[in-house]
Amino acid sequence: MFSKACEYGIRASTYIALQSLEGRRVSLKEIAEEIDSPVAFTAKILQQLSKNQIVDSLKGAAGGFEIQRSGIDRIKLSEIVYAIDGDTIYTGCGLGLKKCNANKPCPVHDKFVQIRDDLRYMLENTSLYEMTVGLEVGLTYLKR
Amino acid sequence: MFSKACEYGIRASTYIALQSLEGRRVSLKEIAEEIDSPVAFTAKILQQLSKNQIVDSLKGAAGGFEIQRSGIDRIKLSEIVYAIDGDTIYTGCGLGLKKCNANKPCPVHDKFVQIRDDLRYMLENTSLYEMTVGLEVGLTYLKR
DNA sequence: TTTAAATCGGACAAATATGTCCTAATAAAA
DNA sequence: TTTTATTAGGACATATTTGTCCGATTTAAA
Ligand code: FES
Ligand code: FES
Repeated sequence: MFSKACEYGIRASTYIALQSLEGRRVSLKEIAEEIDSPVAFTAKILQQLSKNQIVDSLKGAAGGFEIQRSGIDRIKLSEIVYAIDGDTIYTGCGLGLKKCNANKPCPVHDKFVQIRDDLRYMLENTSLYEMTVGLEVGLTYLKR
Repeated sequence: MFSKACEYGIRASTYIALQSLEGRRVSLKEIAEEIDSPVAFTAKILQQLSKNQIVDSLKGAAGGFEIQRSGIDRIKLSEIVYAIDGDTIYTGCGLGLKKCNANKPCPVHDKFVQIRDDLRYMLENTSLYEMTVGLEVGLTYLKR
């Protein structure tokens, strides 16, 4: 569904949001540990998320990553997915034709578009805050 | 969503089904041309589909690929996807945890499972025959 | 029986995604 | 001012996916 990079990106953003809610800024090392991802690779992804203004990064000792409270409420999963995987998930054809196109649809177009739109709706309506809710109380997990 | 191999596999199977309905056996070359796919790569995929009894292959001059009428009605997209991409689409976690697991769910589990099950239902209930219906009358396309 | 047209299957090649390493830049603390 | 802890970014390495090539095998037709 999503690339590994995107999966790590969502998990990382969610962990940063969770800690930011407690007022804690977190380091790359801690993030990678808590979401069980390769450290250096996660660094690249966080750079990308920082450039796309999804997370804030601070260099130097006592630096790290954080997300403003306003961001935690505002940022939706769709923005993270878009920053890392682009829009292929929305514009791509299920059978791999150049672009999805209702005027010259592939045989699964109608059915595929329904599912894709459900996915889109879900991503566009799930905020980082919502992602953190179950984590605090141990109902959901970012690693196993 | 699906791998390239899987996309080619579905397009190829659909084209073979379409021609088989007319009693025509088709060659690799013709298939690749009609679905706009790399010939040699398509050959590998057809081998896999043949081993999984999704298409019938006949060697030698006047050989080629075909699907029995009974198969065209019986074979669902889910079988093609399974033969090529396996079951990751059904068992995988949306955020990349080792396996999707309702007992230790990731933060998107509930929403993701809904969409995944819709996709599964769609694949399990779309037959090759259904795929060919729009093609004959120019309502749908396998290439552009 | 020979030739031609086709799939099969293994080895190879290229492209992309995933992941690592090292140095530079930055900023707080000693 | 020096040291230490951190992110930034480029170059490199590895794994996976995608794609190619070619000889072997099969079968129908000449
Ligand atoms: S054309 Fe294939 S999904 Fe729209
Ligand atoms: S655990 Fe992540 S989708 Fe089920």
